[in-house]
Amino acid sequence: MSKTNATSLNHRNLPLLMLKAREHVIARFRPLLAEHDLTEQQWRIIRVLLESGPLEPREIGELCGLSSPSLAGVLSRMDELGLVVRERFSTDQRRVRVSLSAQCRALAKRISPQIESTYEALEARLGKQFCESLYMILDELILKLKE
Amino acid sequence: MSKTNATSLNHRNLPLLMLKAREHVIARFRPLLAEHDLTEQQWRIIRVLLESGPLEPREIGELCGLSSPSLAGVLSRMDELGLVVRERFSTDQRRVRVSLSAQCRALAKRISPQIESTYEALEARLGKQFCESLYMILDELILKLKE
DNA sequence: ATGTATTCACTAATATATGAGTGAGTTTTC
DNA sequence: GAAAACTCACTCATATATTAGTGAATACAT
Repeated sequence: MSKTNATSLNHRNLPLLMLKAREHVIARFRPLLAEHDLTEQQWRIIRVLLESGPLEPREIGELCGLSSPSLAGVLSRMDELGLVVRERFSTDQRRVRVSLSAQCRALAKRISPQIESTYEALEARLGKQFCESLYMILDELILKLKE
Repeated sequence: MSKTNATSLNHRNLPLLMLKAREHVIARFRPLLAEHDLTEQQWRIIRVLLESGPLEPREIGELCGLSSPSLAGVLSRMDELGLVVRERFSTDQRRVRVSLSAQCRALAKRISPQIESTYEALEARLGKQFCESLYMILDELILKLKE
């Protein structure tokens, strides 16, 4: 007669748990990004463009977990700020190529070391072993739920 | 001369990885919630109120990972929809007690089994062992980053 | 008691998320 | 080669997130 809830929810709220976990992680980076007037989403895009070179919005959305409507606003603002350059393909007028401005690459160059040291502080606190398990289990989760 | 990026970011983007992982999970619940015209945040609040009984906004925010400004809007909408009832404490006019409406409890009763079976489908796909590891590592992450 | 600090829910402004939809541009089909 | 199907970036409306700040109410120290 103890666990007889009218509405028995036996499983913990997993999305909530993941949200909170992520919040604790991102909280370590937020002040750093704020110092440089970058939002989390902007930095995600900058990172991806740094690593992959110029991309199309659709690809950026896929890589950064940003929906098309979100992306439209973020990219438009980044354009205004001079962080990215957008140009239409001549071969296909629908498509757009997004690339980082020189100014933004310079900015990234300044920020990257600080990002790296934040990761190292994080790793020091969590333990290297733990971090590896974390990345592994997240990768596997995504793999298993894909399709 | 291979990994000599101008801006060397040696660590993978962990917040992004966690975001994507969470997105894959919540995607399994979203259609169900949408069927009942509930947002993810509303359901989070309903769950917490089901399990803990009436709470104050501050407590709900803590338990549901919702900031005070977000909460103001969500609760106000839930109030209009007749999902929750808000009443001021007579002993402390600043504080508010939020409780579920009877109608909402009935709704939760209908939804809960479907939520549960979604969890079971998820667990079947991921494996029980895997799920336990997942919960464990997320709990530990939060614990280690707390404070 | 009375001024001060604190707590609490809330507002304001801006950025992003979600779900639906649009039109221009390209590919496919017949 | 024209219509149909499709792709792409984008808009619109609404909900939520983030950061800063406000006023009313309570607690606390003098």
